Amino acid sequence: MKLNPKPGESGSSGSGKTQYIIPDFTVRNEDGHLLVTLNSRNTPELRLSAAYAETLRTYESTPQKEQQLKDAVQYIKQKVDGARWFIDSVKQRQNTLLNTMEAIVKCQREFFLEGEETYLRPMILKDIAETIGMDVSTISRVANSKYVETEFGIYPLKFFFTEGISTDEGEEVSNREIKKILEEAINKENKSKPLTDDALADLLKAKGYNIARRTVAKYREQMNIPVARMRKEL
DNA sequence: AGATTGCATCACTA
DNA sequence: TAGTGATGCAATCT
Repeated sequence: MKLNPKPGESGSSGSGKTQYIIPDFTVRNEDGHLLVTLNSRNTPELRLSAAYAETLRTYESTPQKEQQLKDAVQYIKQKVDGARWFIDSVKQRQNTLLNTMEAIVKCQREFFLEGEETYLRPMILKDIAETIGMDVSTISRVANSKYVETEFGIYPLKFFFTEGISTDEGEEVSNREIKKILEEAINKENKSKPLTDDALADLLKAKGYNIARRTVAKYREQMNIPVARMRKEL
């Protein structure tokens, strides 16, 4: 069984096009080049009115005789400065978001190219936090509140974070892979002699994954699979 | 161990 | 000076 990142969309009725989520980012694949854009549709386009900026420039360069005009120029100047500041703040925030997303894409490049869940690399909050120079708590909040749209569907950013384990050869593997193997093994097992966690651990070891029995149990529980004796059928 | 969350702080506004 | 949003720190959860 694969996890569906769009719960509710599946089913025999055929995938309806109903969108419940407005993604915050879009990742496009421009012939091998992954492009991240921020969907700031909620924030209307922010820019200085060219007209005001222009007016300001002309009037600033021409000496004003009338006090009223001076006041007007002063007023516009003030507003333009305020606008600049505001736009900068928003940009700053957007930059933080973009940096986060770009760091994720960089780390999970393979996934964004192919859309295969098995291509996800081990990646934790700290990795991203360090690459963009923010705190893990900040990343945590972003990961839990933002979504990204890809050609393969819409995913919560949290989806891309997965703990890793290291094999004998020092190869880093996402624990999703381990779970996949466990799932297969359990599906194929002889139901009158279900595989115990111990047996599963051995099986993994044979494949080069050195995983403690206790860890197997942990993964099994995370996948909502009961212990061996509960799976026994006659 | 890694993720989440409450709280303090900072920068700035009204 | 009270209010606000982003952020980091540290306690707490899983």
